Amino acid sequence: MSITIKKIAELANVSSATVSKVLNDKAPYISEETKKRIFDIAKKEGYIPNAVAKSLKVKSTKTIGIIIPDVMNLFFSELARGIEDAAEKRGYSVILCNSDNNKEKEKKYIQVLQEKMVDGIILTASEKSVERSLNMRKIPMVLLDRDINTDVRVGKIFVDNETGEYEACKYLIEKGIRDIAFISSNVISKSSSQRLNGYKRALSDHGIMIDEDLIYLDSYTIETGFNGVLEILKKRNFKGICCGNDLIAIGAINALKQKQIRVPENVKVIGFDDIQISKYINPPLTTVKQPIYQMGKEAVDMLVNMINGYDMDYEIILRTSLIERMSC
Amino acid sequence: MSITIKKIAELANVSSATVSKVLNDKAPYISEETKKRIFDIAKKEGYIPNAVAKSLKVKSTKTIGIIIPDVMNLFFSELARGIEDAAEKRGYSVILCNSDNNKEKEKKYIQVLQEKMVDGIILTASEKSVERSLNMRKIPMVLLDRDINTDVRVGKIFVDNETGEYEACKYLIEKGIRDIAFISSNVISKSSSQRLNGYKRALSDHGIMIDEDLIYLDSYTIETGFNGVLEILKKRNFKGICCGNDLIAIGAINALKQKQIRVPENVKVIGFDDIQISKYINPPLTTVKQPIYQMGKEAVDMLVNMINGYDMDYEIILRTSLIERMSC
DNA sequence: TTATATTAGGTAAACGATTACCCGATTAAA
DNA sequence: TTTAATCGGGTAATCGTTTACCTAATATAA
Repeated sequence: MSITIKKIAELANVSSATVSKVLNDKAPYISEETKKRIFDIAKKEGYIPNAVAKSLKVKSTKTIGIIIPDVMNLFFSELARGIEDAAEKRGYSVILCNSDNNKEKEKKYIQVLQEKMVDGIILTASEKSVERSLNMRKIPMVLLDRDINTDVRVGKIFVDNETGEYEACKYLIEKGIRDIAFISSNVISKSSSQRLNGYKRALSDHGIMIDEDLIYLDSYTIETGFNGVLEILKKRNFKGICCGNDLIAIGAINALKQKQIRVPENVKVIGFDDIQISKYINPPLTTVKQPIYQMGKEAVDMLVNMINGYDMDYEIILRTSLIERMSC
Repeated sequence: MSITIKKIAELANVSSATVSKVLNDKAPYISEETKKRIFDIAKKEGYIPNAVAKSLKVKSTKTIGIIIPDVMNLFFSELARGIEDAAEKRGYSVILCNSDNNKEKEKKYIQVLQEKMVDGIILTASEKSVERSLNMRKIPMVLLDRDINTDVRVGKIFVDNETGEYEACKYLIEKGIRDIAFISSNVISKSSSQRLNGYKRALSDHGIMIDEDLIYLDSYTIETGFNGVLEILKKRNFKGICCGNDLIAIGAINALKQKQIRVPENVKVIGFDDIQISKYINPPLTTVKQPIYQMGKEAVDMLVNMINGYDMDYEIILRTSLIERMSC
């Protein structure tokens, strides 16, 4: 229906090759006059290049796919934004996929992304879901935020979760607290187990016994934070909570408030991530900051380099930093 | 590099037409034996269909584009999630674009989406930015959340913003309050002006003078809420705030807290949207709920219907509902 | 004057799938 | 025993670009 290069060629009395070259600015040996004629016609007829035809020929779609658990989660929405911004700057579009940490959905999305011939994939994976599924088409991929074992070569961008959580817990300990709970997600990924390890190691290093009654693991949600303090409170008291992420911290603070327990006077709570709203909740949340937006950018930089065939550092580990606010 | 239908055809000693038909389950007159042979080879060789080749032929990419101001904004991330879920169920992928309410970016994104031959576009537009840009390729489009004047035929999904804000303001008035501030975004869209109108009409209907000193307009951000109360407070006191959205309400509550003004005892505040965290802030936010996730779903339903050529209701206006929590 | 560049374009084969149409062979119906 | 329907496929054009290679004319250099 809409106008094509071929029609422009007819109208301009040249071959379609010439039109293609001119429109793509690859026409060193075409007269200015012909060029102008072609440009004028293209403009007048409202020519819009058909990128799918082009992609078929040049074998590049200038599109990448991102698979994340859930854009509604503030951590991932910031990640998505970082990715999209960086991708757009480099001329790529991004296809968004929400996996809900569901392996089947991940697999399905990887399949359709491959079918759609994306140039690369950024994946926040749940465990080792994809090991087997991306062998066929050798598509560049970078793992973001969560590591998995895989036999294919992938780029990796992570944060030093263990150290981050270690510092968080240590921070609480240095405030003179020893009864510290840990509320987080089940071990669905290396990062979750790393955070748990950081917590445990900090306790050990300071001669504090680890009490399983103080550990509540479910998911990275506000509800988990809420239920977590309620459940732990049934078993015993505590003076601080290390939360697996800020969402959990928000839920925890809410539950504490409901139980008339004051934060930070009676219980100090520290989060992880430093999502946008963390500084606006009450009290403003002390937390371990991840450079979320930047991680997104790094991921596309790495991915684009892989797409372009450059060999490079295939693993970047970013540092966290502790943001002191009012919840401790 | 990766295997194609043609190669499968060779390996199976049939024509590529046959392979295509078999793989697409459009082969009524092919023997089971041949079918099995083809399927086996496809599986063994790890065949992945090339969707871009297919798209070129069938003129459909099974992809839609969504243009929103910012996924990091909780309202839009929920919208995006609603859209992606619904799209996935109907077999579409979604390309995510963040416009930052910037007309140039909107135009550019519309251009690339058209080039990439998306089957349709869902747009949350800033004013009448796109009027001129989507005439060429007649691509189905639905306007979501924000109305604009346009000469092309588009679908529309909105919320009754004016009534929503009217009810919110009325709710405050009926609690015996008359000094009500209004903090919101500049009039970047019909919805923003509609909310402003709702506020003003509620005041008028109850015989309350409109005081411009009580109105602060900037953007739909936490910062605006924060700055808004600080600025208004310099001029005069108030007992309630109608906020253009929940983010603003969060900022406003923070500023009030900083000024030692208690919510809801001294000032009642009501939001708009009912984003996820609103029930978890302190105090839990009373707000005008938009069916955000559902709006996303409705938008893709409408869009897909337009793609399929069905003529249907091209405008849906959803109702808001007032969610009473603790901030009033 | 002849050989060589340069200029201005054209030809046609891809890219990987889909699909309208064709063709023979077998089977069922008349 | 014809005729028609059913079965089991194959041919080749097409979708809209790109691009390696070709041609022919003109300009330049030797």
